[in-house]
Amino acid sequence: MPSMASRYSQRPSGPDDDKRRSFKDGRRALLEQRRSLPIASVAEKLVEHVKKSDTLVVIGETGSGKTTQLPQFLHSAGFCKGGMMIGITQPRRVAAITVATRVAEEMGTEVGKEVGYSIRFEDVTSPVTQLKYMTDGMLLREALLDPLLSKYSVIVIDEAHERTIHTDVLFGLLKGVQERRKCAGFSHIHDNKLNSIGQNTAAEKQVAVVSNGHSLFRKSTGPLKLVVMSATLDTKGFCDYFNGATAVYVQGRQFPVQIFYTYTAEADYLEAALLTTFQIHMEESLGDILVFLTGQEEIESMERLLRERATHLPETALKLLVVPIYAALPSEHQMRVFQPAPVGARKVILATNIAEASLTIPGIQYVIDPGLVKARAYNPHTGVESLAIVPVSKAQAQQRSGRAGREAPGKCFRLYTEDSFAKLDDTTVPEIKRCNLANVVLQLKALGIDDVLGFDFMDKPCRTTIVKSLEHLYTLGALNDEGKLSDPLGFRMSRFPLEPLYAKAMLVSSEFGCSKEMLAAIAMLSVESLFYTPRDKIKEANNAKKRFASQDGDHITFINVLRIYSLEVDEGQRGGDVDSSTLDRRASKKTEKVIRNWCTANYINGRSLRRAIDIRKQIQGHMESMGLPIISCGEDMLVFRRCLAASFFLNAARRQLDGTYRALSSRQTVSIHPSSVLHGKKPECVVFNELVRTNRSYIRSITQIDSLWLPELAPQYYAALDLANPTQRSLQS
DNA sequence: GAGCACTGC
Repeated sequence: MPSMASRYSQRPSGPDDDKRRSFKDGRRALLEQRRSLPIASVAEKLVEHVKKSDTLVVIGETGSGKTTQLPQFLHSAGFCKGGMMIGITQPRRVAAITVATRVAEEMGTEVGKEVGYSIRFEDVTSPVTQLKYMTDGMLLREALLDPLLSKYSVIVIDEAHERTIHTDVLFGLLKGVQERRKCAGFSHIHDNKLNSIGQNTAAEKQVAVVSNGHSLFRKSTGPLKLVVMSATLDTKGFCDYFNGATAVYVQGRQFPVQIFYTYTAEADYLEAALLTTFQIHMEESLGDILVFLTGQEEIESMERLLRERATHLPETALKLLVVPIYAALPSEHQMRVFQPAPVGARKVILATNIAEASLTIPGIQYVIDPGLVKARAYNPHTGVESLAIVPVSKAQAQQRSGRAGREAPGKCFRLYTEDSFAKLDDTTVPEIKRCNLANVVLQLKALGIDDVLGFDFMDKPCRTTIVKSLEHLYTLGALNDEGKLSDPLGFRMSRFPLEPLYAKAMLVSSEFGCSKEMLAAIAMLSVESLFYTPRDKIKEANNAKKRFASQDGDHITFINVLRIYSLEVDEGQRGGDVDSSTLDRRASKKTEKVIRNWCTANYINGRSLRRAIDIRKQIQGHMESMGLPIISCGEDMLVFRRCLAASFFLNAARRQLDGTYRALSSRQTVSIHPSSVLHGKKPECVVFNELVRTNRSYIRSITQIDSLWLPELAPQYYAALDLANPTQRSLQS
């Protein structure tokens, strides 16, 4: 092996190194700890800025204390007077929970009292809550019910640099709310008034009606203050977008991380990562290694290679413990990264992007970064989403190297040259420019924003993407001829926390009399990696799946999983219906074990199943609140399949003479994915829920239908042409 | 007969 010095040039200084050397703070009183945070010295300045301007941009690095402290400063400064709240958004659920818990402790209260959090399936707030931490998506849902966000005096958007799709929509939305709340004194809640500002949404009307129950007038909630907190230095972008807002910098507290680059480009980054791992292992002092890879498959092969080559290590060398982590891995296996390496061993963690920001693994001293990431891309012309391996951005590379400096000074080995680093994009392309926007457009319409193309996006998505989404929503009937949200269809669809197509399917199913079955199918379609197939047990896993399989297809197979789970695990305690929260409450350790064993024996990912059960319960709640009945079609699966055809007619495919399939709306040639129960069964006509592009185009989540159902159930889309002839064009354009 | 980064409602 070449020596470390020959493989890497060391960069003497840079943005990752100039972070202040932290001190060991030991166990001090909470208050003292708070006072010692870098942000404490600028507390007054921050409060003054929020008081005098509409929007403040706070740039703070890791460890500045901005997330926990700033809301408390604002609270002390009186921003919660008169029953108003401060809302703080986070991109992830865990962050909302952990930060709220920490702040509650600092304020000497319990979570759910003055400090609370609100995330999907879990609202831990009460009427006395003043600081509310929540996911960004949750605030968007709240805006549907209260478009002026009248309960909030301040909204803090944290981790704004991550630019989640929800954060980006909130940006434009909150700017609008600020404008509308500027009217001082009393505001007249009336349809005319609402019309005049173009925000006459059904939800707002409801609010008005409720308010009108007492008075025609409602006290104005005063101006809405906005604080945008970000870690990157894209200050200008944020400040320009928020009408020249001031930016305040807050120093972070991180240990320095030395950055190394290769002298030449690496032809094979896996091999380079492998070599570097062993070099660190042989030459560097104790401390765990974190390697960023692009996906499960890559992690699995790297794992094999490392184990194999580790056997050639000298007898006297430290042992090397290899631990993989990625989102689809069942939680039992994920937990292994948090266990400290045994004495006499060094841990190597092979991770996807999950270790970049979503979870923090203790003990990391070395980071190996090949500089690549698997990212979603969207082609608005074909409507196909795909995943591709692309170079990371500079900001991402910095975030990755930072993972080595959480507890002590660390080192980061970038498997590319310093020149290549210089050529990387500064920041990652925001998600809103990389995916299908059907749901975003539906939500905007429901918020009363009719001119979606003219919406004030910080980064405008491609025009074609928006137009495609509008067309899609029109086809589904969510929009009327004027492009406005239809009533009740579009309005109801916007209430479901689902993709528009799935929301429509729920509504269609209540007419077909199979909403109970559709509820189960949609819940299962909403979770990923339900079946767990470890590489060394593919046969066993496939056999286990057979007991759930339906010859009609994957949708009924999904329903069978839930059915059999209820029968065998829940034992019909609640009449065959279960939800995981009631399970949690009453589950003794023993029941938990029964559930876990059942999942393991059936090669099912317990986390995914639990989530599907939660989603089912939530969607059922929405159905009931709309007065839509939950009806079962019993054993008559023909009804259910016809309902699938009526709902997913846009995703129909027919077998061609050569055995491949032709997607009827996009005219693409596709194949049935081998993970489908219909693979190899050669059905003549199917509906599908996913089109994934890898080496070929595959359709997944498929159910067999009769091709004659299409012109019958979707006459507006399919003409009653000669569907029996596969070569004939069967779609009207 | 194959492979799906990560979030979120």
